[in-house]
Amino acid sequence: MTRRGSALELAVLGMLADAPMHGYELRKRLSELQGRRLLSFGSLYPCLKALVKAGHVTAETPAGTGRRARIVYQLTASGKEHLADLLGSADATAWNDDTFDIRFALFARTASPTRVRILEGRRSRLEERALNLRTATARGIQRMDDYTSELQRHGLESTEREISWLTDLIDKERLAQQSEREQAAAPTDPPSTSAPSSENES
Amino acid sequence: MTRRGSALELAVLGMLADAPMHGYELRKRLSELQGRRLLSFGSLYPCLKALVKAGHVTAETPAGTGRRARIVYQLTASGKEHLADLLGSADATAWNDDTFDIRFALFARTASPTRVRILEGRRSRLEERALNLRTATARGIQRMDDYTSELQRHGLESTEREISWLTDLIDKERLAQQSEREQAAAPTDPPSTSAPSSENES
DNA sequence: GTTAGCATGTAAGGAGTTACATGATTTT
DNA sequence: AAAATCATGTAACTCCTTACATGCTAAC
Repeated sequence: MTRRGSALELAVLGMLADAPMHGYELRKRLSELQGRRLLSFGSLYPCLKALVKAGHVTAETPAGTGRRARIVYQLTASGKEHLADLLGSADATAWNDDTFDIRFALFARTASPTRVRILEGRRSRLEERALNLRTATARGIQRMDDYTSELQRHGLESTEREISWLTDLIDKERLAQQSEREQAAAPTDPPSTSAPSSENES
Repeated sequence: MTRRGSALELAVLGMLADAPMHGYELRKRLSELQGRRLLSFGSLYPCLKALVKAGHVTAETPAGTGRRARIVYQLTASGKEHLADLLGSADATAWNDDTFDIRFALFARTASPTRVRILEGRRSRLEERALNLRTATARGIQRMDDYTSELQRHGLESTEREISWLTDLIDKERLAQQSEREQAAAPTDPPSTSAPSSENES
């Protein structure tokens, strides 16, 4: 049950939750999600096969459509459950460079508190990276050539930019949560202003 | 000869070209180059071992220094040659997301025409990605939720920013090449005014 | 009727991680 | 002397890619 999910497995389940598809198209959609280069078939098909074996998707071959096999993959109930399970978790893998993008792309199916946890986790990872870059720059002033320091400068700038992107998203998410709560609780309740903007855990 | 060079191998050779070092420190420097998280020992030591076996580095244990083994790795003549060889090449791997950073960090040891080729290769890869993102956005207007389109928007913005960073670097590199050529050719030659007056430099 | 492109798959291997194992040195 | 940190190393495993192999359909 809920066996470990690689980023790819999650991505496939997420795509199939939108609509049943055959592998070739799945690959196209997957790579246009980000600008990423095409996923190899050597990854995709074994992954689909494993999902079928696990009972998370069914592989149907529509009869007599012409056009060769074109196996259409579709989520099962168990697959939907598994996907919901994966989307509910917010462990460190969710803000791991390679996984974050797909997690974000599936935010529409993710609960708001989980969204916030993922965004914050990602942000704190990037903050750690920014710190590393700053101390490296400070420490290495003497022994660094222009290109190395330019690389670090640019890396720091990109990182900081992404941090502020995340901060905006987190704020928006919080606001949306709050107005939702207000609507649910009491339409005339004034906002309590106390939200203490906690640290993020390491 | 000059057997295949993974990004890691190149990085290690590049670091050791600066100064002999032991593995533990190598790891630290390697990861502060970018903000990357620490390279695992399970990668580093086998790589060093392979380089020793290939004759590109020597592993010396300075006697009686205290402090346990602390094997100091140092480039051999063959290693320097191999490094020069790797730095001279500008094949597609040089602008592969994961390799570009280390290639860039070693630009001080790279010939200027090679630098330009790498920067251009990287840029054209990013342009391809930007194109993919734009067409995906245009095509998917109907069936995309807010988060997916926000991801693509942000990805496109970052990509465009990096493209213009690269463009600036390419221009600078070209200008430097040109003034070098002018100096070599005729010291009294007036500047030909054709210089396309790139964006303002930082 | 042969080439080009769609579509699915398998086998081998590369590159790196985690987890484990060991030992020396410094700190508490 | 126990604990933390420095330092090196190995084994198993994951995830993905490349290269190969197959067959069907559409176009020339």
